[in-house]
Amino acid sequence: MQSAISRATLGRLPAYLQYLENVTSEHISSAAVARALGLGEVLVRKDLSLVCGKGKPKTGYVTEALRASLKAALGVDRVTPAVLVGAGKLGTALMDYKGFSYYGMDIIAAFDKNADSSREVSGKPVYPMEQLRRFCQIHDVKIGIITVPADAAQSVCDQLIASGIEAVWNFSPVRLNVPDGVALQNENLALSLAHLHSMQIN
Amino acid sequence: MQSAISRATLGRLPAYLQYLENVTSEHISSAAVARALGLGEVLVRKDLSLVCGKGKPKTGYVTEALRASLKAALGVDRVTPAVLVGAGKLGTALMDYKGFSYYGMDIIAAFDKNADSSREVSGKPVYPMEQLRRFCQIHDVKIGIITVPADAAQSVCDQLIASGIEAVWNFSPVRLNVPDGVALQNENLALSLAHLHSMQIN
DNA sequence: TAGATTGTTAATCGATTAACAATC
DNA sequence: TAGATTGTTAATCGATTAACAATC
Repeated sequence: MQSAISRATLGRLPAYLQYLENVTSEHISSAAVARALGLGEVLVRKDLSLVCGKGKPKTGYVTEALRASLKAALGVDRVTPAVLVGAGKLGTALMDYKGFSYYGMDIIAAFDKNADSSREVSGKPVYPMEQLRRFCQIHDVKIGIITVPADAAQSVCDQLIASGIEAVWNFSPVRLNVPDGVALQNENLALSLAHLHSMQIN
Repeated sequence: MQSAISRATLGRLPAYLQYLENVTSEHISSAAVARALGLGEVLVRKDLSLVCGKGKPKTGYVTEALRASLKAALGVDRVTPAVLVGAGKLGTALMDYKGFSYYGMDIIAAFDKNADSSREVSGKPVYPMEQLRRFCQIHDVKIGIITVPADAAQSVCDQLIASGIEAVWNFSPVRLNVPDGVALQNENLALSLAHLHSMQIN
């Protein structure tokens, strides 16, 4: 196995995979992929050379093999469970979001301060916070999604990590502190919109 | 005015502003900002030197003046209207999201294929698609948010641009084509989660 | 063989960091 | 003045692109 795929490359792999899902021909060239996604040919080739074994000169890559390699690199081939904390509007929207399963990801339960035992969203249970730790341990959950208000986010994050979570996806507009070895991705929506706004201005 | 603030710098400005909102002392040093946000001191100084006039050696920056400069650079000082297309779960979650107004952004209406005239979300009207163009022109809306399913996204995007939209925030898992001069920001949630997942693996 | 396409090595570009001079 | 802190110039780093050799 190759040891290090750069973060930048990693970020493009899902796009390659998504594009390839709609390719029916047996072979595909880096040029075709690049054109479809608006990327440089060489960049695509370099990325693909990192995840996939070999493409053949003249013919390109075997579509099916390339798909398989991308799935393996992305960990899509096994379904990974995730939990979500904060079943408010944004949280329930994410629970309802169909796209995750495509990447082998599945939100199997949500947790909320205000959860009565019978609550369900999109067919998924919503439990009280007290059950978070035990649930994550039983189901060996390693991914946690935070959709609580800013003032509760760090506390929730700490509880997730105490429950064995190794990757945190944070939707609260707060910089979270996580120990080394825990992956953190911030999705500050207000910041993204502000960013778009300033792109427009500048 | 300085001509070009890099995209990377621009992306950090909202974080600076957010942090400064909670600073009460009259002056603030680049070192303090850097520590709070986990960035390099010099990086902060370089960013701030681009947006703000001058900090004073020994004392640092005048907090209030720095806030004002950041707001100006981000265009926060005037409230900017935005429209949202696709009032499903994710769309309504965004309409309900409180953080946007903080950055001077306001979703003033939503549009949806299935809109009866009386529908409202978070006190904001939901109109049928037919009224999109006229509404944007009357209210001089320049920012559009797309939260429709993948298969409708490009069509909605085209309609937004035909309505005078200059910046598109796309939540559908599709690469949109926009003409030059239109800012596009993609927020592919499935891709972000996949990215987190693969960070964890690698 | 000739042509197409891959994979790699070197060059470029942009962003970050280090070093340091300027100044309150 | 001495010390702290800014702002800038040069060095580093990482990612992308260009050039080109390898090969089916």
